[in-house]
This record gives sequence, structure tokens and C-alpha cells, in this order.
Amino acid sequence: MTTIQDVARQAAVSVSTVSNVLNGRGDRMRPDTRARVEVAIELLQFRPSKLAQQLKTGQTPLIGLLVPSMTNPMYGYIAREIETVAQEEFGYRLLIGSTYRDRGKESAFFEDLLSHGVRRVIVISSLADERHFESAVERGMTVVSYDRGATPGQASNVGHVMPDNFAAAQMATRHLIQKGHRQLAFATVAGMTMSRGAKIDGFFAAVDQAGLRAGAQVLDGGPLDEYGDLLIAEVGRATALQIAAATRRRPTGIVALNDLMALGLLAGLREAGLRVPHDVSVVGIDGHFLSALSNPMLTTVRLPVPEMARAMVNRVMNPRADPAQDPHEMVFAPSQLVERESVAPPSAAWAIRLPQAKSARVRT
Amino acid sequence: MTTIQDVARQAAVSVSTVSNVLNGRGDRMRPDTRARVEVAIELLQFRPSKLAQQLKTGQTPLIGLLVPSMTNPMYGYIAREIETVAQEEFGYRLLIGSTYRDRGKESAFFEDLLSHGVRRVIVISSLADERHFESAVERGMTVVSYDRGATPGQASNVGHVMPDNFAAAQMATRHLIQKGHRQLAFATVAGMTMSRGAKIDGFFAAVDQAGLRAGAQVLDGGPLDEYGDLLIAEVGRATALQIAAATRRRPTGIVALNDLMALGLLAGLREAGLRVPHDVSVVGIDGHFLSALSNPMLTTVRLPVPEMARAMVNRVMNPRADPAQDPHEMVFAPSQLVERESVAPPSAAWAIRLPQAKSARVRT
DNA sequence: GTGATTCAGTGCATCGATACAGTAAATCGA
DNA sequence: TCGATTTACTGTATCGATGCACTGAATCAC
Repeated sequence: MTTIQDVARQAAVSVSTVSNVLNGRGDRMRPDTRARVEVAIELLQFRPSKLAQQLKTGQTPLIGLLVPSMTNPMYGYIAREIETVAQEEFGYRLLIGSTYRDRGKESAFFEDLLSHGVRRVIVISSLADERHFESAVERGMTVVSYDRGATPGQASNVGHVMPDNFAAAQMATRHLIQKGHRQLAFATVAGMTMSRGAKIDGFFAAVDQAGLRAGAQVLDGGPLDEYGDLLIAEVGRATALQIAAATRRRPTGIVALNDLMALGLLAGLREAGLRVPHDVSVVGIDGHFLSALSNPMLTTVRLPVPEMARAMVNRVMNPRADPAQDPHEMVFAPSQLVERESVAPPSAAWAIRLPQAKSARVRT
Repeated sequence: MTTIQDVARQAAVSVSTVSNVLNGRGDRMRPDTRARVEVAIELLQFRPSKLAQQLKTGQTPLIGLLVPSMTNPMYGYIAREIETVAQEEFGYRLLIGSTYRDRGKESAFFEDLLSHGVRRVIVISSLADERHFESAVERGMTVVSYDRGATPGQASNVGHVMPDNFAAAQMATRHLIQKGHRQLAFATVAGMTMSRGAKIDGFFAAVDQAGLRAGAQVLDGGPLDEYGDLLIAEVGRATALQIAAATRRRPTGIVALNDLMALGLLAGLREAGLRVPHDVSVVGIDGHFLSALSNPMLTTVRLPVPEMARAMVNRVMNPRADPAQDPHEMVFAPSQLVERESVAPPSAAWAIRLPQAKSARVRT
């Protein structure tokens, strides 16, 4: 590797001068000196070692990104958006890690980031408490957490970015109600994400507004094991079998925790011999591109992923001056209902109406 | 941050002694000295700065991972497997980047890795030439490339790990032939991956063996734009529409380049009013868990992803002594046909036979 | 008892860049 | 013309760990 010394020698100047050129202090020297240095840099293909730079400055152009699992397509999507903004806007790269929803792995990742000199972290976590985030903040990190609210009453230094889960679930539920459904269910997995609560609240808000509390229920599919995320779909499948087996209180309209769960529901309902949307209607939440590929194509509430990703990167790059003042919470409201095929009036005759499907389909 | 100096002060020893403890030279001192140091480390929660370590040693415990797009669920899956092995076996983390199949972005990522002191890279690329890999190798990097063969006749320092794409495509094609199909097609996108060629060869090998060349064709869906990967499915959809519109030489059995493409085909065929597998049979290649969620569930050839991921990490961690000797190519043969629902004899009556579907379904 | 060896540790140059303090020459003001 | 200021640089301590070269004391062989 070429070093700053090599460049200095080549240009016949001191390392300080080269450093000055490198750090935008080129006006402190004669133009021809500057030119000599620049020529030498070009000639030797010199790229300053970020290692040495960060050892000196204590800053490394890396953002740590914790996701429960990279295999979950939704996290892949979010990660890509984060990466794009971080790279193009700030020249930062991503140091990524899967936590498998494990507290120990999560803490270990924080330790590693710290020792790598990474001071900016975006966390997509599902763990109940975030005390280990706080301790990271105390040690000088800027932490932004996705899809979980700030702990009320606690002046946190952790930033929070999330979709309006309440509104999203409410929107999904209202859509079913509007289509005539009276027996509703919200399908979820146990202890999944912090957002679960808000979604359930949104579900019941819509239900109560329509006076349908009696026919409404939450179907809890049980917890995920450690390799979790692809199993969300399997939980959906299992939940579907449960629904099919139920003799009473069988819902005609189901809101799923997320698209992956909804896809699992679709598969399970079909396996059980129930037709979607003829017998049961399903609405997802996420708006991932995969939901446009299912059969029937999934009606879902699209979350503003690119906007949220941008907000997370901006927040983690520009920590607020006054943590006490700052709300630390950014909620992204304008989710959007994407009508496709998985919802119909209850027990109505169903035929694939292509023109309608076509116009409703949104390609991502 | 606590430093090695703090620890030395706390334990009343020199920094050298602390360094010796840290680097497995604890036998060079009295047990009680060692214990004092260890207590101090524990007490101060000291973690050596990887920055300083790597500046000194020239090694950083990071593997660079280049993928075309993190949004592609298959790459997410591979990335997860790589991360798990790298982390658990070697204590390495992943520095990840999307290249969007862009040569410039790919080169820029290499530059960044180099300046970060990262010397081990796993590349999932689709670019035709790999000369920029070679130049990275010359600069001291260990590079392993996924899903592309070594350039013949060129003694490369780049490692190559790939599935047996030929066998996989052959297996998929044979399955269709065995089910009675005579009009076959291989659906692909243009210039996608290097593996495309091997898959097409495998397709034709099976076709020729059965003497079905006359009825066989390659359907090329055109190139992907830069935000490519999710569009693979859209290309599949478009190809399906093309198939449906064809008046002659319409295939009854289609082998798709990968599962995402197959999912797109499924959606497109349905949109065009063709039933799978009644009218057209489809086989995918990948064996991603999403293929178990489609309707009909996708019959596919499962690639040995965990094994390949392990091989890539091992290879990148243990570069061979003699590059000239080494074949640099590891082909993973035992792909596995996962029979599900998307294949049936041509034009046979089709009914969902649940027991059969159940036994054939493989959950990942 | 004395030189050689082992033991238990320490001192310090080093990795590559940064930026502050310093300096020599040029320019300026009166 | 001379001190003051500006210009255009350079010298070097520093970031945090590493590990070789070194040292002082204890032990050993004979």
C-alpha cells in the first residue's frame, strides 16, 4: 500500500502538506505545490488508509446495521435503502449483522462495533427493552432504532423512526369493514416486534368504530424460534389451519402482522381448502414487492420504506444538539393501501377480474 | 473508551505485559501478575481497539461482501449463511455493499475495502469480466467469487465457488421430460449472471438426450435496469405474457433461471389466463423458502446454499499456498429436486391433491 | 563463588494519518 | 530601513495497540 510518506517523497514536500491537500486546506499553499501533490497522489494511486485516519480522528465512515435476519425480504429492502442513502449522501458503508432476535448476539454486535470505532448504529430490533442501546449511547454512540417507540417518560438519546403502525393496521381493517366484513381477526406471532402492540390497537380502533368488537379476535401464532424470520410465513400457515379448523367465530377478514405472515396465511388457507378471497379475505402490511407476486395478489398497506430509511440515515448522521428537547420519535404517517386481489366482500361469488386486478396492481 | 494504558495503570504493570496477556503470551509472567491484569481488564470493561490493532497488524477482522442487490431474497439468504459462518467460526464481521450490477460501483467498493484494511472479499457479481478482481488480488486481497467459473487458461488468484448449474438445469429439465413434456423452454433474462450459460447448456443437454431439440427454445426476457433484482420477477411476468400470446411453439414446460423468475412466470401466466400446472408446468432453480409459499407451490431444484457459503468463507479465510497449483474452482454438485405443485403432465386434468402436496413440500 | 541461563517483566519504535506549533522567507507599513 | 505581519510551508507528538530488544533479579551448574 502507498502511504502519505510515499506521496510526500514523490512530490518533494512534507507529509503535512499532503495532509493539508487531502483535508481541504489546499488554499494554504502555492497552486503549483498543490498541483505537484495532486499529481503525485494520482500517479501513486494513493488512497489514505481509513484505519489510520480513524485512529487519529476517532471517526470511521461506517454505519452499523443490526437486523433480526437478512433473510427476511423486508429487512433486505430496508437495508438496501439505508445503504443507498448512506453511501450516496454521506460516503458511509454498512457493517451489517444479524441478531436472530437474540439479546446476547445483539450486545456482542454492539461491542464489536465499538471496538471497530463505529459510532453510528441503526437497529432493527424486536427485543423488549433497549437498555443496552442506552449504554451504547453513553459510550458515545448515536443509535437510531426502527419500528419501536421511545420508552415513555424516559429522556432517551436513542432516536426512533417508525411507520404509523396504528394507522396502517387501522387502514387495513377499515378496508375489510368497508368491503362488508363483520368477523375480523388480526393474525400475529407472539413477542415479535414492538410494533405489534400499535398494530393491534389500530385493528381494534377500526373494529370499535364500526361496533364490531364482538366478532373480533387476535390470533396469536406463538413465538418464533431463533432462526425466526422465514418462519413467520410458517406461523401464518399454521394460523390458517387453525382458522380453518375453527367451528365458530371463524373470521371472514384477516389483517396480517406483515406481508410475510400474509403470504403464509394464503398458503395455509389454500392448504385447508379455503379460497381467498371467496371464503376469507386477507390484508397484509408492508407493501413488499413479493406481495405483488402471490396468487391471489395480496392487498396490503404499503409502508414508506425509502422515506423512513432516509430519515434513519439522516438522524444517525446528524445527532441532535439537545437530547432533552428532542422528541426522538419520527412517525411516518402516509401509508398507502394497495388494493389487489386478496380482499372481496364476504362469501360473494368471486371471479378473477383481470382489468380490475391490473389497474390495482402497483409494481415496485 | 478505555485503552490498554488504563489497564496497565490499573494493574500496575506495563502496557507490554497487558499486550502479552491479550495476545496469548500469559505464560511469560507469574500467575498472579496475569490475574491482576485480567481483573483490571474485567473491571474496566476493556476491549482492545480493532482500529489500533489492525493499523499495527495490517489485519482487520472484516470480510467484504458484494452483492448485486440486498433486496433479492436469494442473496439475503446467502449473505445470512456467510455471516453466520464468518462470525461463529472466525469472529469476522461483514462489510456489505450492493453493486446494482454496476462496474463503477463495484470498483469503488473494492477501493473502499482496501482503504478500510479489509483484505478478504466475497463477490457475488454478474459482470462479465473480473479483471478488477485480479487487480485487487495483486494489491493483496483474497477474493472469492460466487457463481462464475474461472476464466479458462488464466492462472487466477481468485477463488470460485458455485453450484453445479449445468446439473441443476439438467435436473429441472429432465423432470419436465419425465412428466411427459415435449415442448420445452428455458426462461431467462439477458446478461444476468455468468451462470446463465451453464444453465442453458444443462437445459439443452437434457433436451438433446431426449431428442427434443426441435421443440426447445430459450426465452430471453431482456436485460435488467440498474435497480434490477426485484425486476427479475417482472421479467418473468412479461415473459409469461409473451408465452401466452404465442400461437405456435408454445412450450408446455418451462425451466426458469431462478425461483424469483419462476414466481414472476407464475404470476404472469395466471394473468394471461393460463393455469399452472394444467396448461403450463414451471420449474425453478434455487430452492428459496419463498418458493414454498407460492400458489401453486413451486417445484424447484434446491441449491446447497449453506455448504457453498461455508466453502466461500473457508476459502477466503485460508488462501491457498500455491495459486498456480490450485484449481480455484469448487463446484457443488448435489442439488436436489423439490417436487411441489407447479409441474404436471402436459394438458392432464389437474386437481389439488393435498396429501401428495403435503408429502412433497419441503420446509426450509 | 562465579559465569551462564532462565524468569518476569519493561521501554520504545512502529503502523499511517492528523493538526498544532513552529520557522524561514517574503511582503508590508511608516 | 527595520520591526511586524503574512505566506508557505515543515517538524513532530499523537491516536491505541504490538512485539522485539532489553534489563535486573533469581536460579543453576560445577
